[in-house]
Amino acid sequence: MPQQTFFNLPDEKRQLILDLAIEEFAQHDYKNASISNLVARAGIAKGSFYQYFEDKRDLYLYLIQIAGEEKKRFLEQKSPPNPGMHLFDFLRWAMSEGARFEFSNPLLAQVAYRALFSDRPFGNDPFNQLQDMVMAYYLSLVQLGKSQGVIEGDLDDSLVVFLLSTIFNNFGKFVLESQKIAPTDLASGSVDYRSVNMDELAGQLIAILQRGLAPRN
Amino acid sequence: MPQQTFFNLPDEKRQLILDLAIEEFAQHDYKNASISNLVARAGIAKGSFYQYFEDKRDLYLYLIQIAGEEKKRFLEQKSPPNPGMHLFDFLRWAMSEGARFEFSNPLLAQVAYRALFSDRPFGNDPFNQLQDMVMAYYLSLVQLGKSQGVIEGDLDDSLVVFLLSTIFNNFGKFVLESQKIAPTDLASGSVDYRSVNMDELAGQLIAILQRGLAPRN
DNA sequence: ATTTAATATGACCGATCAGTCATATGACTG
DNA sequence: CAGTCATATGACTGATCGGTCATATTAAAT
Repeated sequence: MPQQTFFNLPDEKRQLILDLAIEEFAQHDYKNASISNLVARAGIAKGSFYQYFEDKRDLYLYLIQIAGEEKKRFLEQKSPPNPGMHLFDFLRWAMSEGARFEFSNPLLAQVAYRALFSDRPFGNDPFNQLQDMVMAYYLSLVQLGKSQGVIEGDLDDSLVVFLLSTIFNNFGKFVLESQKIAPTDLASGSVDYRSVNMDELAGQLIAILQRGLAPRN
Repeated sequence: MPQQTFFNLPDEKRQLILDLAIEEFAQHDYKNASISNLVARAGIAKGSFYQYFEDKRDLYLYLIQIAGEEKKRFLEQKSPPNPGMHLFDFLRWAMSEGARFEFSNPLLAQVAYRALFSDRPFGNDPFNQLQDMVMAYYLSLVQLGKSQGVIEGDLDDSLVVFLLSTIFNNFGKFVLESQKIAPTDLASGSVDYRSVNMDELAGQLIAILQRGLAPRN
């Protein structure tokens, strides 16, 4: 956690430092993110940075924490799902809103994506625990689906967890990328990015999963 | 490409350098992979390395090329699929054999994985082209599926490409992880990958996709 | 034995990095 | 004013990096 000094800073300056830090850690992985570059861009002295943060790791973990809090805040501000909701209705909601979060906070989401799926600068301990919790949550969803009779019971639990988590983790990037360019659409020319509707895409994707996972008759 | 000097080396020494290089670039991304560390481990002088390779990039691109050639060789040595094969039979074959390649060449596969999906050290130009070609190939498969009547025609092409490519790109890592096999164990040859039954998992996954993508009645 | 060419070597260079610290600045207190 | 304390500063350190180069070694050819 940052030192008190950091929180005593004028809001504007503090936010500038955070914004530039998020940009730095979004563009580079932990080891390649440069504190020297950050302080130069923020217009503060190296020494000042180390009055605000214990070290590079301190800043990084703080950014991860912010990302988690921001996503939580974002999802809670949306109409949260009914606990008794059907599994695939919940998944559709989570997929849409998760992607919407990546749209509204692309850099912060990128920092979190790196931390969760690519970049493990400190051993495996701190983040693997989080990762295990996420996987356990997916597992509980799969088991819920089986008990609701909407997922075929013979399917391997961990395989379905893999399928769901992989799709969910990358759906946001897919929508983002399909907005900038449509690399796959070589045949029919460019796509009108304004027309991209992520509820429609999430709906199609969930429908595919729902049919694919449905119990066989 | 390496200099002729590199190919004049005794086979054993040349292979040692390549093996250690693959390990280095499997464990670290391009920028963090250390030539200093490589030459120290290989027991050669820094200057010798730069007689073999123009620079770090030269080695890296050579490794990527090797990875492509090895995978091609691996797949061709297996009974190749019938061109008229049903789409999902082909996908099942590609998924199983792709994962098997990751089992038999875990470090090389990791280098390639990084290059294709995480690490873009040189602009976007050289690898985005390759990536676009891969995506175009997936797109052709999707269109084949639609023409074969095994993929619902109303589904968004790029969405299905995303679904298939994401699952295929990560299936190998899932199988590796679900067997709780560390990549280092595989590299040491202590695991017989042929005993792992990934056909069952690939079969379940393809069945899910096949049902999910099937035309709606 | 002598010359020539190929290869091996590691000290060295400039750049960059995370992190430190003595010192300076400024703001508030008495 | 003087004294105190939080904050700001950037030159500096030691480490590591990719890459270079003059020199040494070895092998081949004459």
